[in-house]
Amino acid sequence: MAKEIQIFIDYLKKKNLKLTDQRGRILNVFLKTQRHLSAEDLYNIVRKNDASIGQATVFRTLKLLCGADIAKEVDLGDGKTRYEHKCGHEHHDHLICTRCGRFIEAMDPEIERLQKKLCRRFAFTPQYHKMEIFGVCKKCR
Amino acid sequence: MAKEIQIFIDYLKKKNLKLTDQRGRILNVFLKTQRHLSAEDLYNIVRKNDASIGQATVFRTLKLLCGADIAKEVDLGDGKTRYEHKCGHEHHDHLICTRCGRFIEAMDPEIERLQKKLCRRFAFTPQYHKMEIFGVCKKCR
DNA sequence: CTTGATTTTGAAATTCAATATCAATTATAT
DNA sequence: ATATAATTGATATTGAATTTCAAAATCAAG
Repeated sequence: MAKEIQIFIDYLKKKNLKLTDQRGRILNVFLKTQRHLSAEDLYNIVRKNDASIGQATVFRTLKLLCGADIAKEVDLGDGKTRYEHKCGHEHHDHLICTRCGRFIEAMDPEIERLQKKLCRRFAFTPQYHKMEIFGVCKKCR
Repeated sequence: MAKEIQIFIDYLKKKNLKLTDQRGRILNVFLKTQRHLSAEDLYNIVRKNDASIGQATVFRTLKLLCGADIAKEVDLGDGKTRYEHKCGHEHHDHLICTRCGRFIEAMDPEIERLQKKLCRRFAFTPQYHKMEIFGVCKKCR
């Protein structure tokens, strides 16, 4: 967790931006949360500690955290962007249940390998990817 | 193309909905277009033929076409939902260039196979999936 | 310190795609 | 024909995300 803060500081420095109280506090809260929350979710949690922080700052900070590669946007299909931090979590994809909305995190190294191979075929340099499989989970069928 | 219209009619009938002039016209225009257009793009094209059609109807019809599996939503990362029709196009994924925004359609049967296998591991019944690889295309590097 | 240039902040206003509302119109089965 | 239900388009509304802007905070250089 200290690691993430250092990454953030380095990223900000590189971009000539500053580590402010608000940004630090938002990052700390974010890292402690359950993952996959929306900007509004995070705003509501942050607000409990510091009622003076504004929504806009939370939005802005989440964007920065994505830029610093500490957070990742996830689109679960409702109109809301969710964010997950990478603290202690490897890359993974999602199996999303279209009945109950729950999702499973999953990863297959073989698929990852083939994705890279597919890119090579098109002389395309991959940076990151999203793979979301929608369907019906065990409980719902 | 006649096939798609039949699929649409069958789908509407199944749902106790009606094939109206507007829906028919929107589908026809949609199938003729280049693919990956937003609801607004389609609205602007449809309007040239029939100025009386409303935006809401285009939105609603695109949703129906997705339900009928004639169209597919694509999220290219800007805030706009794009739609592509499946007329003469197999399922594919996208390699999206983060520099120029252009994208490549690509498909790997081996990946598809492994995706199904991955789902089986979680007792998850897949319906459809999105796979988008973001990176830098040949021209941009 | 103090200054000055720059960045950041929060509140509020704004944007924009997408959806909901609603009275008028249209389709379809009987 | 008629009754029932679905559809339409104009408009208003929603809601996430972004922008604006004046005030506050940061930081480097004197």
